[in-house]
Amino acid sequence: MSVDRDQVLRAAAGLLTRKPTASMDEIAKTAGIGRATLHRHFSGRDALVRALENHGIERLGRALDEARPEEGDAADAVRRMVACIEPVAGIIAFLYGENQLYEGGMNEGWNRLDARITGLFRRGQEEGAFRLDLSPAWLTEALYGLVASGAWAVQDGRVAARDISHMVSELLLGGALRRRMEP
Amino acid sequence: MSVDRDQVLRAAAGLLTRKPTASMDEIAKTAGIGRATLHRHFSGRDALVRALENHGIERLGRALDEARPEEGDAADAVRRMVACIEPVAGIIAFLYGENQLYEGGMNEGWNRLDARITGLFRRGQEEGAFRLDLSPAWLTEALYGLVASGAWAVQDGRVAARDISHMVSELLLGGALRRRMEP
DNA sequence: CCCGAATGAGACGCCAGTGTCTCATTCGGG
DNA sequence: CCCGAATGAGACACTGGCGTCTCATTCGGG
Repeated sequence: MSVDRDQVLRAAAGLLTRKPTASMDEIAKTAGIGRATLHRHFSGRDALVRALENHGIERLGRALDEARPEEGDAADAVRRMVACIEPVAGIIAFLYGENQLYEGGMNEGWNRLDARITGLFRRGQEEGAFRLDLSPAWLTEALYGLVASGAWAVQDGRVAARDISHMVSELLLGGALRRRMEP
Repeated sequence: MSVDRDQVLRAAAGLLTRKPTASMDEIAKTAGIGRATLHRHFSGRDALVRALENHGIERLGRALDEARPEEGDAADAVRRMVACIEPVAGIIAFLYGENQLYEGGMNEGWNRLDARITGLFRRGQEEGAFRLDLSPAWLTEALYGLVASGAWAVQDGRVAARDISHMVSELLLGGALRRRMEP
């Protein structure tokens, strides 16, 4: 019988990404368990959201580990990073939206991951690969925004799922302009 | 005495952008009126949000009129568009987030504006200014995402307000890479 | 100056969602 | 096979927010 905590978290993440206002009852139903059982594992909605944060942070952290943003050409590192992040895009979209809400500062784990991503963009600037007029903080912010936009666009069928990694990384790196046209 | 409906809408937009879950009471207080008066002007929360949508759509529409996206060089048109949109960024961020929520299709007026923006990107592609591997729909989506990210980043003090227009349009058009480095 | 319209404050009733509890049922290891 | 642990369904009280209403007050045009 024993409920798989991770499976519940994944179901909750999937639902809350699409519908941030879903009730505990809906979350329980989605996870295929009873509301009482949900409460036995997460003392309340806040606890669930916090666990979800940790779950997302852990998955994002593992994605970053896999992407190795500290290694090799910075642009390639960004491409790897986006590709590795993509499976977690839904959770990131949820957490990113959530972070706008709770004014009381973010999770420390999140800050650590944030610093890692910002570091990649800074490295790219120092190595001369990235332009200097776009700050690492803004590039990081833009990455989150694009990943979240991509997740939503895919969810609503406005963009094909298999294209999204390419769409995000190419736009982030190269922008909309055709290269030949530029000075 | 007579309450200024537009002033109320602007106050509500400002608050709801920062705190989408704000109660009717908070909205009324922020607008400097009583909750009863708020209910006299907007029959309920739904009506308020709908009015806010129309308000945002109208302002975005006027911003687009001012930007004249149909005229001149496509890249310059994008820059003009972002610059003109920037004062409405907060409202766009709110509506963009809201649109993820209400699954029941979007407002028609919004679709019209959306088509106008998508049309600019399509024109840019046809004129050879924009690359073809990023679809107009995705570029439009990315524009919303970047504008929203920018609004939040400014609100949280992570990016300076006066830089944001440049940050958004330059990233959207040129990406993070330094041009000289590219083939 | 005066009267009517609009406002602000507050009191309801109502409802959805939450958190807690109970109890019958089911699963699974010993 | 059997017993304990875990589950699901539901009842219950409680809370926050919503929408309606009343009433005293205030504003402003005639």
